[in-house]
Amino acid sequence: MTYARVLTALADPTRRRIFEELSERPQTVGELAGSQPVSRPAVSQHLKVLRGAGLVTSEPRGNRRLYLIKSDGLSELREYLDRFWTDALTAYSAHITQRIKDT
Amino acid sequence: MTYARVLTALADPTRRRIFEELSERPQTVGELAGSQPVSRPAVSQHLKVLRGAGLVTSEPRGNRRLYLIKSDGLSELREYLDRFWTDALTAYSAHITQRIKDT
DNA sequence: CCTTACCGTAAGCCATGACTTACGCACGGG
DNA sequence: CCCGTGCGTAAGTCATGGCTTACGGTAAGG
Repeated sequence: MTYARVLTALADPTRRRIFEELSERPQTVGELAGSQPVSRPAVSQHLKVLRGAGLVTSEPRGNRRLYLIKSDGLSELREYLDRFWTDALTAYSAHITQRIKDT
Repeated sequence: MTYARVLTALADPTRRRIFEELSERPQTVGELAGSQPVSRPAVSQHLKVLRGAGLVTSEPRGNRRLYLIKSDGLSELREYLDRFWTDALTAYSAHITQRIKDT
């Protein structure tokens, strides 16, 4: 059921940018806020959602906190999508061949 | 760039239910509205979003209109997720081994 | 220590979007 | 040929959520 959290987490553009930036290298909240057009608390809130979706983890780094991406959320979403993969292919190809037959 | 549309489309629970239901069998708007806790116009609006994301297609069936799922949106999202797959795995495993080494 | 930096949370504001009812249009059946 | 059915769109309402400023708490550094 957590694929729903992953979808809502990645649906927001800002959160997606944060996740993409973390995919290149682990970063602290301050670093992320510096490269994002939103305030630092906003980044914290987004990181909370990303963490709840299993997309990132954090680790204390002295006074700061280092965030890095995690594969759990991605695999969760991937599994969900795979449920439709065969259905979508067969349904759509059947539809195409049907339309070809009509001409 | 259309993976963004796919994410926002599947992020909504009602839209997800509609998509899941269409994955089992093609249906008309009225049929979908009958099995959903929202009104028929709401279903139409959701179908518009799903169509814009490349997740469904429609086909006239006399007086009605038959909707069925399409693989384009799914493959689009899948490609986007694959960009992070290796990064997430390596970053996270590196993080794990680091924590093991610390103990 | 005491101050400074870094972060998370709370409270409040505002825009986006999901839903409803009302309307207009096309197709088929009687 | 008209009436009913099925669908899409418009307009309006209301809640959700993303953003801000303000506050509190913890950890290093002088």
